Amino acid sequence: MARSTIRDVAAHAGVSVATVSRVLGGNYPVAARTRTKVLRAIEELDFVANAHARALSGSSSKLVAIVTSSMNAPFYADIASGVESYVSVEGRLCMYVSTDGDVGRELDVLGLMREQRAEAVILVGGVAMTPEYHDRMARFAHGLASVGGRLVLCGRPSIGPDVPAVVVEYENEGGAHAGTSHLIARGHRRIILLGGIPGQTTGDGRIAGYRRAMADHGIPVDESLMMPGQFGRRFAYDRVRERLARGPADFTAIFALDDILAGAAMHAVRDAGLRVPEDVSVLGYNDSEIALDLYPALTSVHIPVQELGRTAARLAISQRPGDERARVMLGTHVVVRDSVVGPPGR
Amino acid sequence: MARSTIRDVAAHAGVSVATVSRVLGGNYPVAARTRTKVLRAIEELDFVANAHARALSGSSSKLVAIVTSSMNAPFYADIASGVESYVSVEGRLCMYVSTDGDVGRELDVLGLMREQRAEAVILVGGVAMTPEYHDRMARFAHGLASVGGRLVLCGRPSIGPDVPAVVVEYENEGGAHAGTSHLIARGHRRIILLGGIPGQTTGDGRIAGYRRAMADHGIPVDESLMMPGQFGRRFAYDRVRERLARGPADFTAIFALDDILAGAAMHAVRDAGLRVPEDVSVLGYNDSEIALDLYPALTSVHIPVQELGRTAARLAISQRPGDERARVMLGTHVVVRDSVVGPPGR
DNA sequence: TGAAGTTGAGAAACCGGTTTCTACGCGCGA
DNA sequence: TCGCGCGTAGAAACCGGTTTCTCAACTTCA
Repeated sequence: MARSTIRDVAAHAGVSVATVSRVLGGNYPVAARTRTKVLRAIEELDFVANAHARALSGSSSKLVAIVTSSMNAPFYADIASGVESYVSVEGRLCMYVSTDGDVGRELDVLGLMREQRAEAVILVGGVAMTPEYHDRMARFAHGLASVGGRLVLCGRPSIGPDVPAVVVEYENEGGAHAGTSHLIARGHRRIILLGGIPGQTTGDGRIAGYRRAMADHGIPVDESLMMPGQFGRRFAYDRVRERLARGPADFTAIFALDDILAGAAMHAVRDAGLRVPEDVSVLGYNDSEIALDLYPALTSVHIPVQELGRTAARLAISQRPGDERARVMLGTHVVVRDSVVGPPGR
Repeated sequence: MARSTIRDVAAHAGVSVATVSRVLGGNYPVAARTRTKVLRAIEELDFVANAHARALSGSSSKLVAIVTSSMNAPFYADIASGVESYVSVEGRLCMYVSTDGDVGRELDVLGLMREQRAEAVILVGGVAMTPEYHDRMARFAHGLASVGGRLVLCGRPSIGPDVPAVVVEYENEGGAHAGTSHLIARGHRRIILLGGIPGQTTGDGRIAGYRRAMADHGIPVDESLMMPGQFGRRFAYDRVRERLARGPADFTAIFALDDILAGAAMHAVRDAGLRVPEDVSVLGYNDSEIALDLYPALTSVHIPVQELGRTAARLAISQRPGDERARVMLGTHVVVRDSVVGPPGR
């Protein structure tokens, strides 16, 4: 069964290629009898149009790309899922690519998307805001715009007013403020801040939110309770174990900057012979699915991931001209479950 | 900044389009001076080749698609990640699409991939082996083959010798046999089998493995301990709670057919006032990352997801002619952690 | 009955690359 | 000096669709 072209179909049906194309497109009047002939020929030859040829002449590729640093992380998976569901309903194809957090690979990927004449590229996740990054993004945004594409930044801050990019963010600083305030309201004063990468936008924002909440309540920050560094199970477990090995617990709560860290912290607390939440309360961030699976179920700062994805997708393929410079900020809030109670002795 | 074409570059550099194409391709000798001129012109015009035009003439689209029922599930995410990393190193683009488990949408997606002239389509996940499914897949496999593509089935059984598709599977029956045997070896006799969708290949295979292991050890299967139905946190929790509400535990272990179910089962056991693993041992399936986050860390049947993905990708873009009818079966094994001990009173 | 309007369909240009075929200039051996 | 091979580069065909332009046939109305 050889691949058949639109010319084969035309010959088989005894019409011209233009007519076949019109039947395919459905945007030009074709007599019912002719249409039937053409459709039968398509059926008999098992003809499928070539998307590349179509994109080449039609100039619209119907392709939206989403780029994250990792495909395994549930946080990114949820956003990608939101993007994909929206985009596919709109008749586009979604290309989900990851970069392993490698800057070189990110550049390669962006180049490929320009080659594909992607309708939009959605870039997801926190990042270090260096001048190099800024330059790179500005250049890419212009390059993409020059071939008719649009850049969408999702969960990372705007690049500047002169750059053609739309932005969907969520509250990092605000979410951490709300989370910390939640712990303070339950009576906690000595709260470990665990994880997050200093210098990256997400980590910095959350750390700032923690500090602001403490200041708002007039609680001085004990710098020895600040334990940033990275996102990672091992890191969180080791830091908490070390802290507890040095002597009796001098804190009553842990605010972990994502749910994986929170899970690891709970392990460490229990392996040290203490209970969660009776001896130590634990608060997570992201409110990913794992929050429900941990025991006790994890109280966590909720990020509206699905909405983040859908909003990014909507902005990506929106036709309205006003949207080009849009900037959307989504709110976060604390989802209360079982891992946070008052401090012991109250 | 208008989009520039290869003809603009040629004019700017004072050469022919053929020469520019040769510089781009790098597969034909071009004098060093000429190449330099062309490269400078490309730089100055910020030229990026159009992938569609290239695919149209070159006839190879360099595009591999992976299709799963959901993007959120860690199991699929891991496989997709394995595929993507392999495929991108080989210079291809990876298109990750999900169908929400909707058969109609799966058909749509497969049609789109044929339009894209995808080099390969990787279809992931268990499925109900109905005659309709068989027909549909056979037709699609032939259709894809007719435009030069290849169908790869990943984690679902072969479709028949007459269909051009390669298969990468993992041991469902064998893994469940190993898991059940592990529990029996620790002294368990009354083991709940929790979850899995009867009629789908993955669920059926695992249930068969359970039964065979019980038979091998001469233990009659108490049908009231068989609790299949679906995959889902809520389902697992409710079933275990109900069972424990009816009276004292008449089982000493739970074999959950995935790790999410195992997590939910542990919740139910504890909420009923029993301990894990002292009173009830719990065994999971998949060995997904969550197994490490649960407390106690979950003993689980390991599926080599990354290898599954990489193998699927390798078969998808392999050049060797012998591989067209390949069928690979990957092994599974039990990863021992802390959620399984002997039954109480031993 | 003839002029104007409407409907349906074909011919050909075009999208932006790759590749084949052709041709030119030059060094070299006969 | 002639003819041959080799290294470069250009002209043009081609990939498979879409779309514009053109035109024939059939209505409709005066």
